[in-house]
Amino acid sequence: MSIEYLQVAEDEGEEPIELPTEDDGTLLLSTLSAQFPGSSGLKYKNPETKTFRGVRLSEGRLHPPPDGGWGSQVFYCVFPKENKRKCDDNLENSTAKTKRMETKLRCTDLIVLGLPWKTTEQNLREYFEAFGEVLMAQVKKDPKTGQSKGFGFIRFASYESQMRVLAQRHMIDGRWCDVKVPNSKEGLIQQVPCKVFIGRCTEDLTSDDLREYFGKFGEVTDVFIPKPFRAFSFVTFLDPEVAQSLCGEDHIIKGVSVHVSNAAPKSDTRGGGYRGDRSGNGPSNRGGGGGGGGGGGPGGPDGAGMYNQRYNGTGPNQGNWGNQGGPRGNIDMPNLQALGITGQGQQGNNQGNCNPLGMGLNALGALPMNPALVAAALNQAGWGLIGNLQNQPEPNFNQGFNNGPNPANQNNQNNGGRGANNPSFLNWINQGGGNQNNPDGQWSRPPQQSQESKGFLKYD
DNA sequence: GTTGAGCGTT
Repeated sequence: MSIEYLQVAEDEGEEPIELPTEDDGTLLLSTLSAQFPGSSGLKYKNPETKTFRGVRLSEGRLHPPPDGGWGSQVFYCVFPKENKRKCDDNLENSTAKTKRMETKLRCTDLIVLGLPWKTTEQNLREYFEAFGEVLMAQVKKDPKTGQSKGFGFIRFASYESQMRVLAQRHMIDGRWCDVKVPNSKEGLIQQVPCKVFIGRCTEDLTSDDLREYFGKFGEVTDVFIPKPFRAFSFVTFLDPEVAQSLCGEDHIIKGVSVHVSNAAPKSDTRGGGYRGDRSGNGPSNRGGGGGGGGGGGPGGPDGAGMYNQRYNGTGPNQGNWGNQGGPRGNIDMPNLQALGITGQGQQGNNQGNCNPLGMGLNALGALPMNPALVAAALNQAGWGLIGNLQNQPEPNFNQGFNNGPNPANQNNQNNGGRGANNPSFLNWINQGGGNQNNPDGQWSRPPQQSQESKGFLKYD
């Protein structure tokens, strides 16, 4: 039970500091990022090959190397690519597509809640510069006394930075702070379905079969098989791009040829929809065999608030894209708005259709913005959401979205193929280079990104 | 010199 420490340095040649591990021997990513803001993972030198090895990140926890544990060696921080200190001036070397993305996916001001009274704008700026170029940092103060009101605003130059910052909580001057898209920026709600319809199912195809099979393509957040047997089922992915990519395909599972298609929204004829068929719980009805929740919980401001703001739907919204009057967002359709992703110039121009994709998955083309950008944003969003959830102190959060372990971990026998066909952002983040499961954003791009990306990040 | 959910004097 004695606390163990491991040595972590920001970079080679830097002075290491000792970080405490948890009871299970892991290091919380939040512990790491508390000391090294912006750090998304760890690596260490493999003495045999003299190359770096990535430390496995899973569910917000960094796992000790399987051979010998943390030991006394020094681990080095891994930063998201853009964030590497020594590469600051390489920002402009980012590929053209990234640049284009950054210009298309514009940043918004972000509100920083929970700032210590003492934090100054300078402090704020310095903290967030670890995540990328900060265009603006302000702390709201009482005009008379000059006393901080405990919140402020920041603006990043790059959307990537914005997404990363939104994806986690922040220890600023000794307090955990939340960064959110301000309410004043709320506008259009745009969502993309994550759920697919699986037709031609047979009765012996279990939920686990489907989960395991489709887990190859991306994290499955839900499987629903109507009872009594109706020869179809639904599979929900964390990443809408994965869902989209599978639509129209035939797949053979346990010798059964099933057909994947758009989980057509039940029209508002609330007759015999499957709306009532399921338990009505989104993420949280599947326990992720999670050992006790996220220790080291920062006793900061509401974690649930973030959850609610982003995934305000555990409600029975399944099968009905419309979220009129209901909580916004559900597990099928990540809430872009909550992440500040809104169609450019589309605010208020949604003509009452909350689901711009109502006509089907491949209706991505019907989006009022470049579908590739939406997809990219979504993937970033998905990543952000994971990171977010995993940084929450409340144990239920992890259960909600990490129910099915990432296929990377799940299918050990399938090692070479974990998500191999999946070109998405989420997946390569989850694969995380040397790390098998890295939802918190191991940002180092694995080689697959360039080789296997099916143009997902291309903006043509 | 105290406080701790919220939403921005431009």
